[in-house]
Amino acid sequence: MHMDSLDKFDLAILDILQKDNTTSQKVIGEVISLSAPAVQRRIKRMQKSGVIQSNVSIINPEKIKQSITVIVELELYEESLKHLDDAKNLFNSTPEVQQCYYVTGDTDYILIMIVSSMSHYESLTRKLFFNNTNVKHFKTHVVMNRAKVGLNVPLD
Amino acid sequence: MHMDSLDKFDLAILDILQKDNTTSQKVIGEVISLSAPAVQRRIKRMQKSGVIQSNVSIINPEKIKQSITVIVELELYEESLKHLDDAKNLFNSTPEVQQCYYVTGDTDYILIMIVSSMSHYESLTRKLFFNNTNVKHFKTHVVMNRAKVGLNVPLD
DNA sequence: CGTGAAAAAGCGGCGTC
DNA sequence: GACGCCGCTTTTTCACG
Repeated sequence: MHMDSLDKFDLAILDILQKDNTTSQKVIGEVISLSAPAVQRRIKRMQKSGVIQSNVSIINPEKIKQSITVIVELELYEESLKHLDDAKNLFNSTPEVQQCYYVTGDTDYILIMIVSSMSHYESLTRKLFFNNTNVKHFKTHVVMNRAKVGLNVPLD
Repeated sequence: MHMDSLDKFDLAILDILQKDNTTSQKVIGEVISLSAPAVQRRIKRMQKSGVIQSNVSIINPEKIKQSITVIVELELYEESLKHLDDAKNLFNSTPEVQQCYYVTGDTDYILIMIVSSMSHYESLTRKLFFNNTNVKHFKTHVVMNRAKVGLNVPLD
């Protein structure tokens, strides 16, 4: 949970990798004036410490098939730790749930889901929300356009 | 915008890459029973066609420094194409805006932002929302916990 | 599509500061 | 501790069949 004091080299490396992680260690080294092995050591360290969570290809859902993105606001009855954890585990184990945020305010959870059809979504609401006695209310936003994706963290 | 008819090999490759794009073409080939160059040709084709949008490292914001994730619901006055495009371009050019979704219903846009502090967020609201005559109303959710990240598209 | 060779990248040890 | 240098191994890339 603690931050392992990233210096300006580390931040520069992250800035490159979060935009394009296929950039070779050699050119990264040229950009930040460091040798390729030094870059490699820093990347490995940040992977181990969890600063770099994963390396993935981002896929355009629109190009795949019938795929609909929906954003769901969730309100629970009880905010006890157990119920929050149950909800979290349920969402984590549901592949259609892409992202899950626990937020402050009247809304408790915000989910971003990708489903193949609205009937698919409807059956999921049954499983996740209607059959969940702790769900007080949920509101669905259907995404018409995903204008921006990146998970880039601003690094200054 | 059209889908370039992805066969089961393509989908299997995407399924691997969206979880870990450091997987070598050789092991991908072994999994789906194809040679490494064949895997590479398919990857290149999907990159060119836009199915694969980008290749990135995902960074844990909590490990970086003071970083706060907020989710904003936006309601506009006018939903004319010009105004929607203006808004879209504004959000696209703002680095703090991580993700931007145009949605149906009373809410028009949902933004996911990462800011270094609440005062940082406050100054952004001025620039993006208060100084924007087309913004009717916005609602802020502060993220306490990012329980799930992936941008994985379910592939069946 | 697969094979195989050449080029590039990743990886690890070792000496230095 | 971190750096750079130098080989070795793996991966990527691109010919050709």
